[in-house]
Amino acid sequence: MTRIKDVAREAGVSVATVSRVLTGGPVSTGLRAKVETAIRATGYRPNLSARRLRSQHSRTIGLIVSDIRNPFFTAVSRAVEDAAYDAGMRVILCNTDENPEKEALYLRLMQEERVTGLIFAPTRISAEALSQSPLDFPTVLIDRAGPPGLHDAVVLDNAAAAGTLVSHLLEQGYRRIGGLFGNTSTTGVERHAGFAAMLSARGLAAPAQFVAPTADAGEAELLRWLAAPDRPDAVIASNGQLLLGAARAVRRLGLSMPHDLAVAGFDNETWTGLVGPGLTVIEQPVHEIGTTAMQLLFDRLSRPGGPARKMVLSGRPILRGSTGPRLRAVAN
Amino acid sequence: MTRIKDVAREAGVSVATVSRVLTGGPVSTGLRAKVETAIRATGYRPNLSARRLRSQHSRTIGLIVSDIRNPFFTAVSRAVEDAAYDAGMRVILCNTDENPEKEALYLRLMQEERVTGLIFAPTRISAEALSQSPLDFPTVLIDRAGPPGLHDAVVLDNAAAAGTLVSHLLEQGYRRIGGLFGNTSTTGVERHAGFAAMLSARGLAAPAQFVAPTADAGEAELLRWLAAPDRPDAVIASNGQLLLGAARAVRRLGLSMPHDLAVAGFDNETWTGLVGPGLTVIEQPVHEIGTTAMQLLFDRLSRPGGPARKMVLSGRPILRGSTGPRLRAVAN
DNA sequence: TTGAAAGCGCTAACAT
DNA sequence: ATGTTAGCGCTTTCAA
Repeated sequence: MTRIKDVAREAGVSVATVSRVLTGGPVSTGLRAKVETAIRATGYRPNLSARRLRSQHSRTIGLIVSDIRNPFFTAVSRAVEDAAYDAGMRVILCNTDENPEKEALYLRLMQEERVTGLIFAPTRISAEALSQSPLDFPTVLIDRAGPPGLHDAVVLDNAAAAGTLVSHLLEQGYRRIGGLFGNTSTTGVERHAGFAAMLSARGLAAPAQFVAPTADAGEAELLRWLAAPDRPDAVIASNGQLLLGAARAVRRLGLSMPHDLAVAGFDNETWTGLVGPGLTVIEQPVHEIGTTAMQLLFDRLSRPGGPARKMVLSGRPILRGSTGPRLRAVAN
Repeated sequence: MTRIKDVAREAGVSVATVSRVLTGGPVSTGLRAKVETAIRATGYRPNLSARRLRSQHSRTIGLIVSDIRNPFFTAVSRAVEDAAYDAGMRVILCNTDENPEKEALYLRLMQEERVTGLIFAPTRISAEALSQSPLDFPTVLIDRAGPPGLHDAVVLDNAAAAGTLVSHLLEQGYRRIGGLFGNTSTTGVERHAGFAAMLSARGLAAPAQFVAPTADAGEAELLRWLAAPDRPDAVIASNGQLLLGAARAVRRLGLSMPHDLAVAGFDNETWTGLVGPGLTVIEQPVHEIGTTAMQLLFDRLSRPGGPARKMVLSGRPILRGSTGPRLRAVAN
C-alpha cells in the first residue's frame, strides 16, 4: 500500500507538502498540481488511522440504539449517517437490544474509538447510571430522557402525543380505553403519564399494561386482555412494535376495527396505512430527530461550556379508520 | 486521556507488559494483577487508532448497501454487525441510494479505513465496473451478482423463486400475469428471467415492466397498467418496495385481492401478513445472508488464494390469501 | 511557501 | 517473563 512518502518522492516534494495538499493547507499552485498528479499516479489513499492518531480527533460519531431493525431507529440512524458523512464524519452503530451489559460494552468501545461525540438512546436503567459516571465526549440522548440537565437531548413530546390519542378516542365515543406501554424505556413512562392524565381529567379509569416492547409481548398481552372481564373497547399501543402486536391480535381474533376494538398507536410505519381501515398513529419526525441530534452535537462541540439543551419535538397525529366513531349497540 | 505509559508507571512495569496484558500475551500472574489494578485505577482505555496503525490491521468490515431503510438491508446489516462484533470487529455502514457516485466515494473511504474486508450490494452499473479495477481487500457481494468468478457472493436463487411464484399463480388459475421489476440491480433481471421462462414454457405471454425500485414507482406503474387494455389479472412485484407500491395501488383503487387482482412478491416484511387477505411472498433468509457473507469473508481472509465461491440460498414461499384461487366470472 | 524532524499511542522485534 | 526501543503513517511545529 502506498504511503505519503511514496507520493512525496514521486512528486519531488517533502511529505509535509503532500500533507498540506491533502488537508487544504497553503501550497503553491505549481506544487499542488505536481502532488495531485503524483497522488493519481500512485493511487494513494491516506491512512485514516494514522491521521486520527496524529491529529487527535477521530471525526467519528457513535450511535447506540436498541435495535436498528426498529423502523424508528432505522430512520433516525439514516438521518444521522447522512448528516455525519456530509460533515466528513463517520458513524459507528451499535445495537444494545435493551441490554445494559451491551450498553456498557459499547460505551467502552466509544471511548476506545475516541469518538468525537455520541448519540445515544439509553434504556431506563442506563439512563440513571449516566449521572454516576460522566462520559468523555459530548453526548446527545435521543428518544429517551436521561438525568435532567446533564445531557443535550432530543425527544418527542410524549405526554402530549399520548394525550392527543386519548382525547381523539374520547371524542369518537370510546370510554373504556386501555394502554399498552413498553417497560424498558422512559418513553413508555411518559406516554403513560399523558394517557393517564387525560383520562383521569375526565374522571375515567386508565387501565394500563407495561410489557416488553416487542410485537410478541404486545400481541400476547392484548389477547389476554380482550378475553378478560375488564376488556377495553379501545387500545393505545405506545410504540410501533406493540402496535404491530395489537394489529396481529386483532387479526387473529378476526375483530373488525373500530367496531370490535378501536386501535391507535405510535410510529407511522409503512404498514399502518394498509391494514384494515388504516391505523391511527402519532407520526414521529424521525428525520428531524436525527438531524437535530447531530446539530446539537455540533453546537456542543463548538461551545463546550453551554447549558444542556433539550429539544422537544411534536408528533403529528394521523387519523385513520381504526379510530372511527363508536357505534352504539342497538337493541334489536 | 490516560495512555499506556501512565498505566505502566502506575503498575511499576514497562509499557510492553501492559500491552501484553491488553492483548493476552505471556505475563506472570503477579504482574498481570498489578496491571489490571492499574488499568482500573486510571480508567485506561486503549486507543484503537494507535493500535490499528501499529498492528496494521483495522479489524473493520465495510458494509455498502443502497439504503438501510429497506427492511431487507436492515435485517442483513443487523446480522452482519452481530457477527462482526462477536468476532471483535467493527462495521462501517454506507448507504449509496443506488447512486454510482456515492458508491465510488464510499469505496474510496473503505480504502482509507484500510478495511479488513467488504460486504457490498452493488448496483448493476458498479457491478460491471468491479471487474475493471480490483479492490485492495476481500469483497463479498450480497443480493446482487457481480462479474462471474471474481468475487465471493451470497445471493438468492432469484430465477427459481420468481418461477415458484408464477407457477403458483398458474395453478391458482391466473393466466394474465404481469411482472414489476427493479431496474437498478441484477436481481430484477434474474427474477424477470425466472418469471419469463416459466410463463413462456406454458406458451403464455410474460408482460413485464422495469421501474425504479421504489414504492412510488411501483404504485404509479401498476395504476397505469390496471387502467390499460392489457390489464393483468395477477401481478408479481420483484422486491419489497415494489410490492408496497402494488399494495397501495390496490388499496387506492379499492380492489379486492385476489378477486380483482392477485398479488405476489418478494420480501416477507412485517406488513405483508396483515394487509387484506395476506400477501403471498418469497421470504428471503435475511439473517443467513448476513452471517453467510461474514463467513465467506472470514474464510477468504484465512485462505486468500482459493477460488471465488458463490452461495446460492433459496427463498421460502409463503402462500397467503392474495393469491387465492381465481374465481371464474359467472354470467348473470 | 517549503522542508526537516518530532511524536501521536501503541505493538512487536529484539535483548536480557 | 520482562524491558528497551524502533517505527506504523501521518500532521504539525519549527526553521529557513
